[in-house]
Amino acid sequence: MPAKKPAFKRRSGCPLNASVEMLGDRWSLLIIRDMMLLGYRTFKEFLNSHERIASNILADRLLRLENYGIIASARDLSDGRKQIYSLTPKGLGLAPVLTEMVLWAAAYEDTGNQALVRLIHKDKDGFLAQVRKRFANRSSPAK
Amino acid sequence: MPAKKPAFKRRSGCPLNASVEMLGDRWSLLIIRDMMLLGYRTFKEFLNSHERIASNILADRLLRLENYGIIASARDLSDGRKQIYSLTPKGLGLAPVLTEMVLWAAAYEDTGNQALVRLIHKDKDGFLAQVRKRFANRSSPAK
DNA sequence: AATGTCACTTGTGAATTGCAAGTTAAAATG
DNA sequence: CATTTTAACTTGCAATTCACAAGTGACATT
Repeated sequence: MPAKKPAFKRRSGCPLNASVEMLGDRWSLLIIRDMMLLGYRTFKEFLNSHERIASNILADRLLRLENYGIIASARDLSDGRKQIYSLTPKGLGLAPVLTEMVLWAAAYEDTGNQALVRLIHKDKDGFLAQVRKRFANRSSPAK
Repeated sequence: MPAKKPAFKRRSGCPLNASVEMLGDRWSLLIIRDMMLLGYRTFKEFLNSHERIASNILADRLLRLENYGIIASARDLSDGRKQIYSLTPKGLGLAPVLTEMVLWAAAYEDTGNQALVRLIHKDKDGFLAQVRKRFANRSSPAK
């Protein structure tokens, strides 16, 4: 059963507003992209990601995303210093949102990673199924 | 021919990053929603929208969205005080992004407007075709 | 025991946001 | 044609958020 109530007051009940309040900033979706497409799991990996997020912002966003139930965190068993972050089903459910945002930007802007764009374009449903499968298997990251 | 170059430097070439830099804030997508789904066209209409955006933020966002080519503006011929804002094809191209965000939030959060959610769920492609058609006709707003 | 790594936290200034109160130009009214 | 109203912004200011640099403490490696 989905549909959890928010612990705070929303500006409106519109579902789009709910999405925007959870994800409407310059970093959250990039972190989710790194987890979903690149298999990133640790603070350091996110920190070294291409767009160079600041460490305090990263810490804040990870906490926020965890509070929203989009990601989960646990200590690494083999190395007690490490936190391992992972997508929850709710986070994984953002795959269609990410793919549509990728397709939109690729259609109207001059962007890189055209290989990914072509792959999504060619078989969107297949791509989404592949993402889901990779996380169902808990196997190695994409790249 | 799509794919325009940005006039400024992006943090990365990733298409998702491009989307996030253009739309990653708490208001832009809500303005686009108001235009796309409710047929809003004037400053005052956006200002009176449910989430209560501040006027300076609204002015800033309208300018940003226009600079990104997502919306266009023109003076109202019958009332010289009014600016009429409208979606460009690029802005209209955001319809799939909005619908996926709506579906995601509706699936995992307790949100309102379930009528819209059910409509989208039942026939997503039909819904998108309907939005496109409404703007092709330049006819009256949805509501 | 010494050094390095990892995940943060703190401090600092700059930029952005939100709210209230103007301002300007163009209708509408009397 | 003078006054009022309306629409679309500005401006000022306090509060929040952001980016960058520099710690800190727990743990791992040597």
